[in-house]
Amino acid sequence: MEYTSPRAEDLPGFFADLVRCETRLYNALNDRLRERHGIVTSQYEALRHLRDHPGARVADLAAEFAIGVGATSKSVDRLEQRGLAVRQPNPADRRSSLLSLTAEGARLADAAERTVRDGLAELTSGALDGASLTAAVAAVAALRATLERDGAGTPTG
Amino acid sequence: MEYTSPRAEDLPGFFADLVRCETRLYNALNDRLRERHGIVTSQYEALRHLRDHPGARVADLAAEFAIGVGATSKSVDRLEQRGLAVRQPNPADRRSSLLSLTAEGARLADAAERTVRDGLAELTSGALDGASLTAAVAAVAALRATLERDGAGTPTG
DNA sequence: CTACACTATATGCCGTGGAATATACATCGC
DNA sequence: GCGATGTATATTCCACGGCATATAGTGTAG
Repeated sequence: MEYTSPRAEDLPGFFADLVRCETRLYNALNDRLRERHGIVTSQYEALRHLRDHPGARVADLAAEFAIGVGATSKSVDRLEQRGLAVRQPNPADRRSSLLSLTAEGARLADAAERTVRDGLAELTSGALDGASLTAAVAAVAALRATLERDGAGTPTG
Repeated sequence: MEYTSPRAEDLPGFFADLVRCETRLYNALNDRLRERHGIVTSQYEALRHLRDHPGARVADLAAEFAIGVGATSKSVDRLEQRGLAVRQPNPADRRSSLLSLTAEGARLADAAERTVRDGLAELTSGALDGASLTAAVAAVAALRATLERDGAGTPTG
């Protein structure tokens, strides 16, 4: 059987499967994170990024998650109100703030990441053998890199 | 180097990549679909499902997309208002309606699917070689099947 | 056949994101 | 230094989904 690349006809189905996986994983993690830590998945992701990139600005978060800066600003408002993150003045540019986690935010980021790790291990167990999952991990990482390089799906504002 | 299955430590990163891919693909397709057909990706998905499963009920759509029935009902309202779908009385159960596409809805489903197919081909070109994408397609399909079998991430209402 | 429990959908309120706009600041050219 | 232009973020308005509740219909035990 000869083929060049995956058939274009398969792509809509692939996209549907991808969205279904993302939705269900996101929902399931939402439930666990809300119950155990009082946050939702989007907040966990913001905490994780700020933990790994202290000093990031609002625009950096927006670029990372491919969402708008307005939504990002409001999301940071909520983290700040809950005492998980702080905006510090940027000495190099007073238009922007440097974001970082509070001690509590850092603790929560670590705890939430453990919840996510364990939750995903449970949710995906039995779905894929080791080789398949390794391939999937690599494929998704490569696809992400391409999309980011091309600026695909970067929101307007 | 020996490993059994993908390390649990890799799962948060895998999840992050998966969500990033989904977000950017969803955004990019949104732009194309809105410009060319005046619909967004969620509506394209509903049209595609109704085309392939005529007579589906609101609850069937909700289960397919792992979203709430309230949201699904409102989504069907919008499709109906735009003349793309109709609710017909269910002779076997008067609480529910059987959903189907209008002729215009069916045309739009096909046209939108071509847009999605071409858009995805363009967006993913160069990201993965044939074998990688084939592996990714299979992995995502398997993961979806497992999540659905376990009812993972099925919303409350 | 009637009361009761259950199911399918619809509706209202709230939180959140998208898009456009406003505001403050930075930067460049002069 | 000053004005014009661009940039970073905040704010506003609107659309959509989650969740709780309401409504209508089903089915079943007695």
